Amino acid sequence: MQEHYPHPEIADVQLGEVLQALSDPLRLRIVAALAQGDERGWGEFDAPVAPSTLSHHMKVLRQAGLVTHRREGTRCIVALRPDLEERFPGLLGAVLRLTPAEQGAK
Amino acid sequence: MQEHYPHPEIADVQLGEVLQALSDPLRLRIVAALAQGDERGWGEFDAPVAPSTLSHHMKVLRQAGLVTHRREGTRCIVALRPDLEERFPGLLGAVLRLTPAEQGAK
DNA sequence: GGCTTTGTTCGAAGAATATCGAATGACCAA
DNA sequence: TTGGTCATTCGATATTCTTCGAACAAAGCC
Repeated sequence: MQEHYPHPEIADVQLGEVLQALSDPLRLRIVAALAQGDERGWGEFDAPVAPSTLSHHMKVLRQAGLVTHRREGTRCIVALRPDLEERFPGLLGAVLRLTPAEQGAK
Repeated sequence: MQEHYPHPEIADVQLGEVLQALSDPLRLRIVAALAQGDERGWGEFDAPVAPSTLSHHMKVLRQAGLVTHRREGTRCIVALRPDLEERFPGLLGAVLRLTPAEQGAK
């Protein structure tokens, strides 16, 4: 882990990278789960992959500008990036409206 | 070329594949150009790649369900797939509204 | 200080993707 | 039928992505 996670400036977030990040089933599921409500702990997604793989996907989502990571004690809290809507209005809504509901399940 | 191009059934078109297809700059440019108006001839995109590479991207777009290909004499006409809006309402609009205008240039 | 929990980082292996040039095929025109 | 145009396919290469296990690091607890 690390003290502070590096997040890109919102102006540096690129549409192509956002779309590519969303094109992976697991990553889309993570984003959909976060969109259902609040932030979540890193480990609360029961992703069917090894921790190192999940960590990789989390990094992709963070670097693409989709989510934020925050340290809380020994745990990592993941949340949708709030300023994404202002950077790409309507994008996340349009995508998530179309993703099957069960993808948001815990 | 081929007599008839294979297109997926609209019901088989997957969101993830659409997003992945759109995540490539050249492919997004092609789709944006098509969205500006009418269909276009294959060669009228002045893509900065070799013909074989363009052909590859066209195939990706077609297989992802984003465009249709139609034979016309010795040429190939490319168009946005009309039933995509009904399959994923609002998706293409949301994405294209956010893509820089010059990407639609010929 | 040790131990546990929680993620990250580091290779490495395998799959997928992007790109090109060369060869090919389909159609049209002369 | 010979050639030209337009696009696809094939084979090759280089890059990127996905995935894992092993090792590591930070924070808190005993």
